[in-house]
Amino acid sequence: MATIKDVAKEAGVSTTTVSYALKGDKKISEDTIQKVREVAKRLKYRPSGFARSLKSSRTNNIGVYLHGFGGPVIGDILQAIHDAVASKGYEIMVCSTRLSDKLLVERHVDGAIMFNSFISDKKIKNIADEDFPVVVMDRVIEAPNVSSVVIDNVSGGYSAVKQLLDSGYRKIALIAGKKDSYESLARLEGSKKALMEAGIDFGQTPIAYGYFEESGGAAAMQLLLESFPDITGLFCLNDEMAIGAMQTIKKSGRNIGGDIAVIGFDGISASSQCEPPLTTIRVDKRLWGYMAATTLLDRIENKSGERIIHLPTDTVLRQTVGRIEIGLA
Amino acid sequence: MATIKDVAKEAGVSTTTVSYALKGDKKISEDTIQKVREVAKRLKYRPSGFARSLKSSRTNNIGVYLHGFGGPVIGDILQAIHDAVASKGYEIMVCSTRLSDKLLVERHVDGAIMFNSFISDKKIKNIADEDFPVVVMDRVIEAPNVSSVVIDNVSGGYSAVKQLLDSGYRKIALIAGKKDSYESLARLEGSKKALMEAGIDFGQTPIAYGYFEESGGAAAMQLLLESFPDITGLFCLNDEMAIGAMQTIKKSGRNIGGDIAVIGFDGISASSQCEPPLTTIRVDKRLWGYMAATTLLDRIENKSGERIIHLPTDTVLRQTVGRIEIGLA
DNA sequence: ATGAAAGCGCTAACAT
DNA sequence: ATGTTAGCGCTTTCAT
Repeated sequence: MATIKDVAKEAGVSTTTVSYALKGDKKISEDTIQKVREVAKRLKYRPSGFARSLKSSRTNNIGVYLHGFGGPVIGDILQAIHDAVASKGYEIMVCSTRLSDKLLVERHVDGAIMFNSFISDKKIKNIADEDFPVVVMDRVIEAPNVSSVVIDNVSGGYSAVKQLLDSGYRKIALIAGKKDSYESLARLEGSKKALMEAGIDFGQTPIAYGYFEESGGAAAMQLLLESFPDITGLFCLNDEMAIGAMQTIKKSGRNIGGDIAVIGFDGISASSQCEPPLTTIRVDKRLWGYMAATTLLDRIENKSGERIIHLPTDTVLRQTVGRIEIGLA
Repeated sequence: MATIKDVAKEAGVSTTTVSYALKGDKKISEDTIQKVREVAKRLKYRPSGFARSLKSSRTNNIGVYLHGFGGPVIGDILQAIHDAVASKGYEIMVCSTRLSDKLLVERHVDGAIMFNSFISDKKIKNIADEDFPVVVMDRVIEAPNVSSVVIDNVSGGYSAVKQLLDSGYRKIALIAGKKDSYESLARLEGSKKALMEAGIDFGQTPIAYGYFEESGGAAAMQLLLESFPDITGLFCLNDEMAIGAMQTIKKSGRNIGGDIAVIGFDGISASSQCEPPLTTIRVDKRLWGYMAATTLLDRIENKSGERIIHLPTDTVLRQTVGRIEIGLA
C-alpha cells in the first residue's frame, strides 16, 4: 500500500507538499498539485484514516447502538441517520449487541446515538461523562453531554386512547410493551390521562403485555379476550402487537372496526397493508433519525449544549376504528 | 482523555509496562498488573483504536456497502453479518450511498461486504485489486480478492416456475426486477429453463418490470392484465412485487390461488401475513449474511482464497398457488 | 520484570 | 512555494 512518503519520493517533493497538494492548498503551485495528483493516482495512494485521526483526534465516524437490525422501524431510522451524517462527511458504525461498548468507545467514533434498551442509563452517563457526545432515542436522560431525541410518547398514547373514546368506545383494554421500558411506560401514562379525563378508572382497565412483538400481541389478546370478553376498544402500544392482536381477534370471530376497535402506534408500513388497515399513531421515523443525527453533529462540531427534543406524532385513521353512534349501538 | 502515558506516570512505570500489563502479559508481575489496572480504571483510560491500528495496520472493522437500510431483507442480513463478525472482535461500518467509497476505503476497514447494485463490477475489482478482501452478495464476480456469496437465483427461479407448472398452470407471466440486475437476470434464466422444459416458448411469455418494488409490482400487474387477460400463473421475482401485484389482481375481481396463482421470491415476513398468504421461494437471510461474513473473515484472517458460494433456496407452499386438477378445470 | 526508543502515516507549525 | 521536523498514542524490539 502506497504511503504519502512513496508519493513524495516518486514526485520528487516533500511529504508536506504532498499533504497540501492533495488538499488543493493554495500554497502549492498548480503544476505541483497536478503532478502530485497524477503520481498519487498512479500509485493508487490512499490516505490512512487512522494516521489522520491520530493527529486530529477526530474520526469522522459516529457510532449507532441498536438492539437489533430487524423490525420495521430501525431501517428507516438508520437510513435517516446515515443520510444526515454522510452529507457532513461522517460514516456510521453500527453495533447491535449489549456487550461491545468496549469497541465502540475505544474512540473509534466522535459521538454515539443510542437506541438500545439493554444499555443502562448508568452506562450511558458513564460514557458521556468523558466529554463524549451521546444522543439517546429511546428514553429521556438528563445528564451532561447527553441529549435525548424521543417521540412524544405521552401525548401519542393520549391521542390513541382519546381517539377510541371519541369514536364511542368505552370498554378499553391495552396491550403494553416491555414492562419497564420508557416507551411502554410513557405511552401508558398518556393512555391513563385520556381515560381519567373520560372518567374511566385506569385501575380497572385491563392491561396485557405483548413485549412489543407481534406474537406477544397475539398472545396478550388471547388472554384479554378470555378474561374480558366485553372489550370494545384496544390500544396496542405498537403496530406489530396490534397486527398480532388482530389475528387473534379475527380467529375469535369478532369483527374488527365493528365489534372491536384497534389502534396501534408507530405507523409501520405493514399497518396500511394489513386487513383491515390499521388505525395508528404515526411516528415520522425519517425525521426522528434526522433530528438525532443533527443534534449529535451539532454537539460534536459546534459544541452546542445538551437538548431534550420531543417529536410529535400524528393520528392516522383507518378501518380498524369505526364509530359507535350513540343510540344506535 | 487519559492516555497510556498518563497511566504510566500515575502508576510510576513505563508505557511499555502499561501496554503489557493491560494485556495481562506474563512478563509483568502480578502486582504491577493489578496496580496498572487500578490506575487505568481510576483515570478512565481507554486505548486509542487508531494508534493501535496505525501500528498493526489492522482495524478490526469491516465495511458493509448497502443501497439502503430499508426493505424487509436487509435487516436480517445485517444482523447476521454483525453477529458473525462481532464474535470475532470486529465491528461493522455500514454505508449506504453510491458516493462514499472514498471514506470506507481510506483503510478504515480490513475488508468489505458489498450489497449495492449501484457499485459497478469495475469499481469492486479496483478496490479489491490492492489486496483488499471483498465479498459481494448481489452478483458473481470472478476476480482476485473477490468472493461471491449469492443465492442460487437460477435454481430458485426454476423452482418457482416449475411449481406453477406442476400445479397445472400453463399461461404464465413474469414480473421481473431491475432490468439489468444480476438477480433479475438469473431468476429469469431459471424461469426460462422451466418453461422450456415444459415446452412453452419463453419468447411468448409476457414479462413486465416492477423494479423489485411493491408499487412497481402493482403497476406491472396492471399492464399484464390489460394485455394478457388470460394469464393463470404469475411469478414475481420478489415478494414485494408479488404483494403489489396481488393488490392489483384483487381489484380486478380475480380470485388469487383460484383464477390466478402467484408465487414470489425471498420469503419476507410479509409473505406469510398477506391475504392470502403468499407461496414463495424462500431465502435463508441469516445464513446468507453469516456465510458472507465468515467468508470475508476467513479471507482476512487466514488468507484463504476467493470463493464463489451459491446458497440454496426452498419453496414455501401457501395459499396463492392452488392446483388445477386435470379434467376438472 | 521493566524501561528506552523507534516508528506506524499523517499534519502543521515553523523554517527557508 | 516548498522543506524540516516534531509529535499524535500506541506496540514492540532490544536493552538492562
